[in-house]
Amino acid sequence: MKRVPGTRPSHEPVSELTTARLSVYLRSLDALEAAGVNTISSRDLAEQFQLNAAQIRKDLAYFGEFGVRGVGYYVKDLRRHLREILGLNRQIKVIIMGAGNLGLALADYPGFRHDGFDIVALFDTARDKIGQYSKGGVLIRPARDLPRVVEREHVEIALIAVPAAAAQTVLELVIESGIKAVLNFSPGTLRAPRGSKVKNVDLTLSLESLSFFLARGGDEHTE
Amino acid sequence: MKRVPGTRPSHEPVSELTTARLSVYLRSLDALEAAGVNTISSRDLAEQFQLNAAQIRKDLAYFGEFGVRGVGYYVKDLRRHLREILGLNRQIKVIIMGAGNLGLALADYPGFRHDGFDIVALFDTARDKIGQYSKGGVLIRPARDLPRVVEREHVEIALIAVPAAAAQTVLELVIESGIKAVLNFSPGTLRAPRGSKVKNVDLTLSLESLSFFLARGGDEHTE
DNA sequence: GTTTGTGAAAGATTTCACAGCG
DNA sequence: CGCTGTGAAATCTTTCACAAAC
Repeated sequence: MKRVPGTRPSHEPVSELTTARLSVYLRSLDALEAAGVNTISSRDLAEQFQLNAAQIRKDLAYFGEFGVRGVGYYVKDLRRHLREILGLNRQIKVIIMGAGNLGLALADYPGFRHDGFDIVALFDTARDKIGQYSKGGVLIRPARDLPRVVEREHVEIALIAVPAAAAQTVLELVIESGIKAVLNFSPGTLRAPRGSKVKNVDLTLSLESLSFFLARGGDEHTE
Repeated sequence: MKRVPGTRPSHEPVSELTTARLSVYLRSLDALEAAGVNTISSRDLAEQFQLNAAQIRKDLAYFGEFGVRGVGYYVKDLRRHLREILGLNRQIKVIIMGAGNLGLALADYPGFRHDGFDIVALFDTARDKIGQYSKGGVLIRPARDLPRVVEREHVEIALIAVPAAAAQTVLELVIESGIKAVLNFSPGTLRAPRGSKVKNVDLTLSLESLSFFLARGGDEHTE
């Protein structure tokens, strides 16, 4: 299938594995651009994260023809395209549900701001927390302000960092308020309401997977 | 291939996807046992996390024949087996590199202790942090104590929560000290030294994947 | 010459479907 | 009868290999 450069065959479904890699490529391109590198080949990119060069070319080809044969990819161009594809060419407003240790740490996480994500507010139900600020200056608001803030500020993403028992209820509140995309840090699976996307960062599960590795004999069979 | 119940065909390689699901199953079994449920079928389990029943049976069958035909799986039994398979039938000592916001939050994260993971110490290089404690009472130690603590306390897992620029160096220190399994929270790919296992929790990447979902048209094509 | 974009092959994972056991 | 354990089929993902472009 032939395509005009920069055009994407809109809405062919793209696998999550592919999109996760796009983020990885983008990070590398940031560094390359900062270092003043002009072009990069799929082979050189692949080397960096021990990946197959054809895979990188395929991943990119889902979205257009960004490369130049015999040359590779122009770093600046490709970076711009990836940012556009990932929807990072604008500010995205984010709220955090739960102002516990984790919620507060996420509110001040420098990586988010750096990437164009704007943490608008924390929400909690504990009386004594409401009205306080995170170290980095994010206000903690009462849960009842949620719909108003989401609407007024055009919030698009919510992080859920509340205790497991409250997570499903909080998710539903968040979705009702009009948010479509959620990153959940509480353990256990949530039922994602239709039309919404819920991604999980399961800390316990990650640790258990390391425990499994150790239990299986540790180093014996590692690449 | 026939197997004695509870015997596992040691060291056939098992996919990460499978082992991640084992953790998920285990969590559900914890709840079922607490609720006094005696047996559970693969179908009922599958329903809970919209998964195919055959997949659950296959996942379990890698490790032995735990089920009873016509009945299902005995909750208590299966839970015990899964804990054993995942290596959770003992305390695992964990350290955290980096006593910033994130490191401190992880040190006090209740889910870890609850699951048998014991956070032994935080490590940092900042003078003013050393000697302090996290809210939950974990001591912050200077990086130079690392080898001693790891050896004396038999630490098996390190979490890395330092700025991206320091992450690779810290990883190498950790591995030198004798640790084989690492959970990395700093963005970007680390080169895992041979014989070690490095798992990444990439917060920025997770958010970007939500951004992609929103950029693609949000709800239109969700299940 | 080099490197992309892409069909076709290989490999991995999931689902189907059913024999066999309790 | 109901449910597990498992080969075989279907699907999804990665890798190969090469024609076409610069």
